[in-house]
Amino acid sequence: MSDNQFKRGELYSFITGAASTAIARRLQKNFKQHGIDITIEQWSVLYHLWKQDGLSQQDLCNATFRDKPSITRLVDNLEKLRLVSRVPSKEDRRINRIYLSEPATRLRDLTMDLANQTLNEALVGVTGEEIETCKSVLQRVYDNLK
Amino acid sequence: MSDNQFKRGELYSFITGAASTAIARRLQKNFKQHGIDITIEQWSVLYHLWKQDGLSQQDLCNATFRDKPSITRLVDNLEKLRLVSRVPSKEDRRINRIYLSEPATRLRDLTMDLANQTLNEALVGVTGEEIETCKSVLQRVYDNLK
DNA sequence: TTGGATTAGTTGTTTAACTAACTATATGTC
DNA sequence: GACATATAGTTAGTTAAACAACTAATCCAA
Repeated sequence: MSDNQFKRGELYSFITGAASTAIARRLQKNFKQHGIDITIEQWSVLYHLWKQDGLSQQDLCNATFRDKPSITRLVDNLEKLRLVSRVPSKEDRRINRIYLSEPATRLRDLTMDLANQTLNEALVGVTGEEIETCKSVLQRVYDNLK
Repeated sequence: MSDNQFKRGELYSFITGAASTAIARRLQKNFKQHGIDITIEQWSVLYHLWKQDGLSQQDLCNATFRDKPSITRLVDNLEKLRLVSRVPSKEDRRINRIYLSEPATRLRDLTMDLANQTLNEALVGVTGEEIETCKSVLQRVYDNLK
């Protein structure tokens, strides 16, 4: 490395993910203040089911960047909360399809509004162009390593 | 919000931190392959002690964006590994100063090299300018919310 | 058709994060 | 000096992440 582009510590935030942690924490707090008792991780699963209900656990792994045991346990906890249910697929009996309950469907609009508000708060003073650059960089970082 | 700058889901990766998670996971794997048996979280504490030895636990909270219980337990585990030791401050007996052991000091160069390599891998195809933008955005996001 | 490889999901174990409630020391004000 | 307040750190409890090892169903190829 003749000219080390990435000096020590400079990119520490890439490794720690401090910014995304801060957003997640704030969103969690906003949920709590509105009496919504789910974790951000649980919300992130519901989020993808709101886009498309009946995904398999493997689909949820891909969508949320989590491994299979993590999804197994998140679905366990969402089932305990009666927000989703596992339905074994008839076509392929290895597969569980995950379906939203009616209460989960009702959570959608409020939590989406809170998520948008939180992102707007987080991105005060950031231009649309900067956001695009940032998203693109994060995507390439992810692709480089996955 | 007449023109919602941040459409639903567009910035989802900011919340999930998929990119930083991927970097952390890769770095962890690289550590393992070199027989270095510490977690990324433990490394992130050592990292700040390498910059300045003898920080208090509160200093480490601020530096690593973690809360106090998290640091208590990370220091517990680092003590078990004989990588650091707690030394109660004489001036203020509420404070523990955390000092690196000799083996911890020896981990420094190798792990730093691996971290730099990992970041270089992660940032293939990303220009220096894009990195600067990204860092700056992540910093502002963090500052907006902290 | 059978036997190996792949895929979907679960379980066990360790480490870590967050909240809340706690102890102990220090500070500052009347 | 005494009391309220703030600061540093710990403990307890729940949830989640990463890894390894596992079961069960499916696919595929000889």
